[in-house]
Amino acid sequence: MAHQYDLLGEFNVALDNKGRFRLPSNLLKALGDRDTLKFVVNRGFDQSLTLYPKPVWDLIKIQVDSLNKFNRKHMAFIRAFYRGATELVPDSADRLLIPKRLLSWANVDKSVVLNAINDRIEIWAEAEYEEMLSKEDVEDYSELANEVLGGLSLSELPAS
Amino acid sequence: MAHQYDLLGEFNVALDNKGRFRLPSNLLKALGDRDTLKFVVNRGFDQSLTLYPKPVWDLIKIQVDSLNKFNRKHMAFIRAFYRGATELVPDSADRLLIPKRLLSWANVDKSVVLNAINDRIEIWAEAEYEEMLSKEDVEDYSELANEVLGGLSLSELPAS
DNA sequence: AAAAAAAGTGGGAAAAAGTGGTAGGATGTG
DNA sequence: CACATCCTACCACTTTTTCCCACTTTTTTT
Repeated sequence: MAHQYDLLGEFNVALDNKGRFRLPSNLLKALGDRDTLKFVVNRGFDQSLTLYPKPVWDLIKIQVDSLNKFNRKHMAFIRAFYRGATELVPDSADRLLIPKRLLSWANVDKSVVLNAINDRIEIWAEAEYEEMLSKEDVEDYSELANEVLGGLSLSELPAS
Repeated sequence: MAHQYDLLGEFNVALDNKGRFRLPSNLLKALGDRDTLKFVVNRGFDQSLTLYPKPVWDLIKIQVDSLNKFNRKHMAFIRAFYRGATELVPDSADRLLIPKRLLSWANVDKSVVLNAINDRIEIWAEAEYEEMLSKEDVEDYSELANEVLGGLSLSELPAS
């Protein structure tokens, strides 16, 4: 794989009056060379936005584009995947300007929570994020946990 | 397995005015080489935080990252697993700085209780810890013991 | 087409947060 | 009891972040 990311961390960042925010320095370090840094943002699950480093996006895009566009279901997925996707380039001060349409879709006002997950970064309105965290027990993950983490010894199960 | 931990002990540690605390020397000894020591901290059970030695975290993470991130349920599981996870590196005096977001989520003020459990360390606000200890009743334990330890002779435990 | 408004870009100073170190008190041990 | 270690509370320094302001470009309006 050309690019390997290991993004991690949860950050509270403020938007300035133009709707920009600075990428936290921890993430910048993990993202590699600043001069060639590009992203694609997208609508994600649960009213959050997803920010992909360009190389990650490209990889996913290849897979999505290979779907059969004459299959109605596939075509619907392709549309959902692309909906709102926008390429972003950090400015000279490592700030990102997220399109207003996406911000308002995600109910973002003055600040956001960045939630880094391996190779991508979720962008949440604070209120939405808190709500997501608090409804942990709405879904039952036990089956999934078994499936995914089953092979590991009991003592290694994550707290969830 | 590459890393085997045997962490044990309950410690009361104070936070300095920057929110840092020193790792007790007992734990440091059990954690191995100080120069390569890294952790990941996470939201855990019952308003407590969980501190994983990096190798422990990595092991679990590999499994979780293999899930399909375009499946809503899987993605929700991934989030439930990450829950604000942040990498921590002890400073030159073996202190850890826990992100404020996590501290306030766990209702931590000036001091914490560290509860070492095998390969991970729980971080509690003192008040939460006392409350947890007092409200865990015997019924819960007996049920859980049955589930987890099944055949073992725990039948002496008081019935519900 | 000119003027006005909005959106986008760049930069910098002040404030906040993070890092490193040390001194002194507490604790434990031989 | 003396010594060593561990822990805590500070202090000083560096880096990062936040909050502005000013300028350019694009879009809209008249």
